[in-house]
Amino acid sequence: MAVTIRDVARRAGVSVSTASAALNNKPFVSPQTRARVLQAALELNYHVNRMARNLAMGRTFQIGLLIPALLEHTFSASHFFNQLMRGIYGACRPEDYSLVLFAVENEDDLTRQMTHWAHGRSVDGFIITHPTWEMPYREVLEQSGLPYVVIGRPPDKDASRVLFVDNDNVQVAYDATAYLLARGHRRILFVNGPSRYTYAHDRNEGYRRALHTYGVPVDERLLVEAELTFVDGYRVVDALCGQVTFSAVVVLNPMQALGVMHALAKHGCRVPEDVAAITTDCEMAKYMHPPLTAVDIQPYQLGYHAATILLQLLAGEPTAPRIIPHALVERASTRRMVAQAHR
Amino acid sequence: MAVTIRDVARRAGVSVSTASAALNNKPFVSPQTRARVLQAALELNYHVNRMARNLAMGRTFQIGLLIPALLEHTFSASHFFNQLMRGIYGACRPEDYSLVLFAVENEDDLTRQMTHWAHGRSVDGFIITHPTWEMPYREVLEQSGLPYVVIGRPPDKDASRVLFVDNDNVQVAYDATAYLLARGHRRILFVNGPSRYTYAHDRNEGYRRALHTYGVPVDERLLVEAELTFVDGYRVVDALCGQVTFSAVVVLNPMQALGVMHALAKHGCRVPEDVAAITTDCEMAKYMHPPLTAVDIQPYQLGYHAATILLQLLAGEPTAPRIIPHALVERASTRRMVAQAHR
DNA sequence: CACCTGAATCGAACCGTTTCGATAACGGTT
DNA sequence: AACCGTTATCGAAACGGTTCGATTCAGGTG
Repeated sequence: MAVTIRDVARRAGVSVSTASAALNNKPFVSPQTRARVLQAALELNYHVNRMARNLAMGRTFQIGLLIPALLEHTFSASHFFNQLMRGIYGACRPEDYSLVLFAVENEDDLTRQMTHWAHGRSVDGFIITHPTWEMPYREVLEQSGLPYVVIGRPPDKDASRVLFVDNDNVQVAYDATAYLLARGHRRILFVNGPSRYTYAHDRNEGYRRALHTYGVPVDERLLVEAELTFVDGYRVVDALCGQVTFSAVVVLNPMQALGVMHALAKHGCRVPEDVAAITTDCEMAKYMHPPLTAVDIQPYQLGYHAATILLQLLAGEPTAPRIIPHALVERASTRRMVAQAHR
Repeated sequence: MAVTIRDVARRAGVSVSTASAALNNKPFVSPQTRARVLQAALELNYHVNRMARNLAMGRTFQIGLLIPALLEHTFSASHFFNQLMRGIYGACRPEDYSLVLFAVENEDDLTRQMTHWAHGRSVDGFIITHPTWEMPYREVLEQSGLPYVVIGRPPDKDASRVLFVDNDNVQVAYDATAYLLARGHRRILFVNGPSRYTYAHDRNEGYRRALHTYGVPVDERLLVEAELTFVDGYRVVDALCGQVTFSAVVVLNPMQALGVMHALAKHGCRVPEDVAAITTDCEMAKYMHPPLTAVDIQPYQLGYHAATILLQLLAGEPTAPRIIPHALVERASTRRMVAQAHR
């Protein structure tokens, strides 16, 4: 049926093993022979059968990609994961690795799935884009012996054993907060993510350090937690608006930010005139009224380097966790204030 | 190293072929034997080696997924494709098929890639989520003999030969337009997608039919084309605003819609007081000022049924193209007008 | 009791590669 | 002319399953 390497070998007048060597650019095959084999392959329209190759080599050149995004509906998350995937794809493509999707529908199912895939050697490794560290399937992973890279820093106790890629989230929050402090803001609301995410701790820390640097005391009422949703961002700010005053808000998630903006609007706070706002970047941030100043955490880079690390691991090269730099993008949601601070 | 079916067979005291039969729930294997084999497999923590299985069976239980989205940055597209992928995944998962990603970085590279993958039998079939029909790689596909399903209707000349899933785009545009007409609007701007997409023709048709139904003459100046971007949506409406009058706008792409809204705002047109607006649905539409009335084209369903069709094809069952229904979601961007129509 | 039938099991071939130890060919030394 | 070391090629054994024709065995029948 399909044309096999045997057909190529026959046509080129060489043995199968020589044909294989020629096709795989192995040394020790004479230029003429190689040319003959390549020619024959071309004429017969030969393409290596990956299934056979995989079996013989014991690897699939496939990477499993764990994405909670398939579960979530929020478009900001979609965009984040989309960028992440682009980065991962960008790194894998040149190395001829391809990506297999695993969705986190529910943990049990995922664990079962992973068990089959990991032990069944369907993929050579995994990239985990799951932001929390409650991973029941981690055990499965470890046990299977397949290499994996996590996007997002694991808790300290695991961080040394696990390869990961992440931003410096202490610094992310520090920079966002310090930016506002530098412009005169003193009462800064910080809407953090749920504490089950490791980055939430780091960002909390960063916020505090920034205030400390500027000699501003921490008002615990200005530190709130919310789920990464529109509704919850809305909820916390709505609840706070009568209670405490603030002249700026740091909300490092686009979806929450959207909710926060709505809550502010409802309470008659204009941005940036009454309250300055800063968030993490996302396509949408550009298009809002006003366009939002944001920290670009570079999801493409996160993905790209996660994949690079995994590929290095697979190639037997030495690797290490990697911190991706972030950048502040100045837009219209933070303005003036230097003069009329301390409202 | 890893535990093979031979180990299981030995432990269960049966032959390899019997073990295989037992593990695969084949008939003609006695209950006791099956139990023994399963028990042995459990004890040894046996998992079938997919690579070997693939080779032996000549199929991979993998589906190639072509996504232009990895190329695009627009978050509305991200969201759309995210939903699409969720649907596809939702259909494939229960059948134990998994998804392999192919990104359309550039057509040449993609074609080369597909050639390898299709001929190399890395996947059992493809799902193409590429909205245009200029597919240089289609030839490769046909030639490889692998089944595929397209999301989006091919041009008429091909539609009968190709399996696809799509909305009834004539009806989508008809419904959106008729909705406005029913509320008294007579001058309705229609911002369409580029004509290289087959759906753009259909939607144009739908718009005209709706006007015809209501006995409203078509003003060609109110029919414009724009790329599926924020900037281009902005551009066309900005250019039009001084020239022609309209009391409503139909713009069936969220990204364009965003641009259109900005252009309207710039020209002092309030929505819905001065101009009513209707778009296709997207998470974001809910959260805009005002929340946008929209046609939900059900991307999840599109994906789900595309996958279902492909799986049927792979199972040798009869299949047919499928039209996914849409639904109008009423929100705040279309209001009143019945009284003070004909401005 | 020999024969037949059908259910359960077995053995071996096969899927299409890669890999590795063995072999052949060849030019250069002694 | 025998020997040696390279260099290029070959043959056969994996890789770990599935499949299918052959075989065994038990029970029923003439």
